[in-house]
Amino acid sequence: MVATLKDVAERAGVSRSAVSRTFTDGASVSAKMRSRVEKAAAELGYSPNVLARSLTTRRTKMIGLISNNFHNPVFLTVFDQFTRGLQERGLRPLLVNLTDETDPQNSVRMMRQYSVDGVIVASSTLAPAFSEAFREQGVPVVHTFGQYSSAPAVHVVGIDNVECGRMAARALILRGHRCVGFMGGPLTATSTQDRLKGFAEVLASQPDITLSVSYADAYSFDAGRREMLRLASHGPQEAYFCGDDVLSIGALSALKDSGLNVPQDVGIIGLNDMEMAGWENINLTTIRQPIRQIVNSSVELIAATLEEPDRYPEARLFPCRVIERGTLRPVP
Amino acid sequence: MVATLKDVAERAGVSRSAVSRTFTDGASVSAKMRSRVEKAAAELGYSPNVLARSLTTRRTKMIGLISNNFHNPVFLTVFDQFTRGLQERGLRPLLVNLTDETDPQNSVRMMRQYSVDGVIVASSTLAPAFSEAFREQGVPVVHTFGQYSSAPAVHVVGIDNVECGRMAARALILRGHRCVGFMGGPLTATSTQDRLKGFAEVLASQPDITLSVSYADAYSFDAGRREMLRLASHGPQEAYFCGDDVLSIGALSALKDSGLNVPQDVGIIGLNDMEMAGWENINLTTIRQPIRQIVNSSVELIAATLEEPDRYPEARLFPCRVIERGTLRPVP
DNA sequence: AAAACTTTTGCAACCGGTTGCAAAAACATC
DNA sequence: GATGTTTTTGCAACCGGTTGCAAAAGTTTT
Repeated sequence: MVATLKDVAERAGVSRSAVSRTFTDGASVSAKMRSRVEKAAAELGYSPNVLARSLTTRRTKMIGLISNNFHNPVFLTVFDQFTRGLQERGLRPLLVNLTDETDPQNSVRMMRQYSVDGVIVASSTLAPAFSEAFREQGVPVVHTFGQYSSAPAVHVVGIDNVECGRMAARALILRGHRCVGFMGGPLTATSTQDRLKGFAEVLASQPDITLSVSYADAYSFDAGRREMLRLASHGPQEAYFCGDDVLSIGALSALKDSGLNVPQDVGIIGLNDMEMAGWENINLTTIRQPIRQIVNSSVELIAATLEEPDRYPEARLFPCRVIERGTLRPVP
Repeated sequence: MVATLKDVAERAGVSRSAVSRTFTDGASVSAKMRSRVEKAAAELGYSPNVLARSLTTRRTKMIGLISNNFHNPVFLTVFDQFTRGLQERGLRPLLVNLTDETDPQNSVRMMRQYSVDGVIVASSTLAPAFSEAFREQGVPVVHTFGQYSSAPAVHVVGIDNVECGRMAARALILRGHRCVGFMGGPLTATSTQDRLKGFAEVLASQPDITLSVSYADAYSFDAGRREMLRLASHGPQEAYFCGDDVLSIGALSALKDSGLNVPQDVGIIGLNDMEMAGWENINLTTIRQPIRQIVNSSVELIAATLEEPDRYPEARLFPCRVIERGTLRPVP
């Protein structure tokens, strides 16, 4: 069927090793030999079987790309950037959708069965234990958008969600809001926990400010809308820090339908600065998370970890900043 | 390092074949043997190496998932659905981002190097020749969202874009519009070509209707906005059929900024019915493409084609329908 | 032209599995 | 208990590659 090493060797009248060597860079082959083999290979349309090769080299050049965020549009950018970054380095992403799966051990087993060289866990909601399970089994892993801890057991690349919470709080205080709300994503998401932590921390230092906290049950437009409809009907706060942009956009829709004006009656600040946040008809004030940089850095880090598997775990945090648009009143 | 067949065999005191057989379903092993082997395997945490196995079975259970649409939010749903559907069948998607690559031969070679069992090309813009290149090399292929032809050389699953064009034309005629426009995606996209074809065909039968045609240079918000700003400044038509929902949303933003009211001054009909189209603050009238059904059907088809590689090529087309919302005036 | 040194090549074993075949074991029949 | 039949097991070859090692070929030195 498809040409193998042996076929090429026979056609070129040389040993199999010779053929193997011409397709292995850094191997010693004379110019004469190389051209003979290349000719035969071209005639047969041969190209080496990466998987067979991996058996001895122990390198498949496949990277598990594991995520449970298949509903948030920012993740399309994330996948785009990941696939391109990996491809540029000759690595191939084996995509794993974790939506229905929670036991890390199943994923670990799966990844080992396919002998991936490493794994990228791209999720802002999974607990650190998930990515640690890979490391424990000796699989190089980078947790992108993972929870920062001062003593990370695995590489983490992302943002300091606690600091983002503080940043949001300061933005609201600066605008003179006194009754503020936090509308998070699902309570179990590590990102939501951390953002609330920083948010509450800063507000606690301002005794005259009241904070109300609630959670949408998903990082989705509908969940955000639903939750904000509920809040609006009970008399909303002056301004909300929403778990992310998608929630914020849902909240905006709810406010509009509740007859409330943004930012006059209620202010909203999101997080991510997804493409859509900048669309003129949305115009969301938000905290920008530098997605491209985070993803590129993750790719670099996993690539470096493949070279040096015992590399000491590190956390790479990227600064975020408030993008002023139309959903928060101006600083007085 | 990680346990192999041999380790298990030694520990259980049996032959390697015996171990192999207990992990191959349909193979003959006595109950006694099976439990001995399973015990040893459990103790060592063994699970078979799929890639090594594939060398003899010639099945990797990997499917190339090839796309160049990493900017259109509908494709996140598409990837979600594909990964889940494939995983349910024990197949693993190897993701390929074609954004920077146009030569099919490179992709074909890559997919062969990784011995994927089959390939799904998920793109509404690539020409049929692209997916045909796989078939020519004996790689089972399904082109999802591909161009329908009456004599398909490869499996195609999607919609009849020409018919969608007709449907859009009828919707505009029904509402009494006489000056209509087509604002397509990039001219090279097969979907845009076909949609225009059907649209123009129906309008041609109505001599009193004038049609103007233009193209955005990408299927993106910005491109749609830019193109519609241009059109609006020249005096727009009464209603536009836009290449897809993202373009439509860009167009809506442009119209708003141009001081034109939708649907009174200008009507818009999109295509896809992406989640966002239904958001209350967008409320786009559009033609719904049944994404889930298309994707699920594609997964079934590729799975069936793995069983029967020479399966006769078929086209599976799913009907679309107009979803009435707020961007087209009501039928009089 | 012989000796010493390099580079290139092929042999054979190996990576982690599967599988056809024949021998061994288990079971049935008489 | 001998015989025939079926099931289970292990041997050995194979899947498509890589690689350490030693022999062969090519260069340089004297």
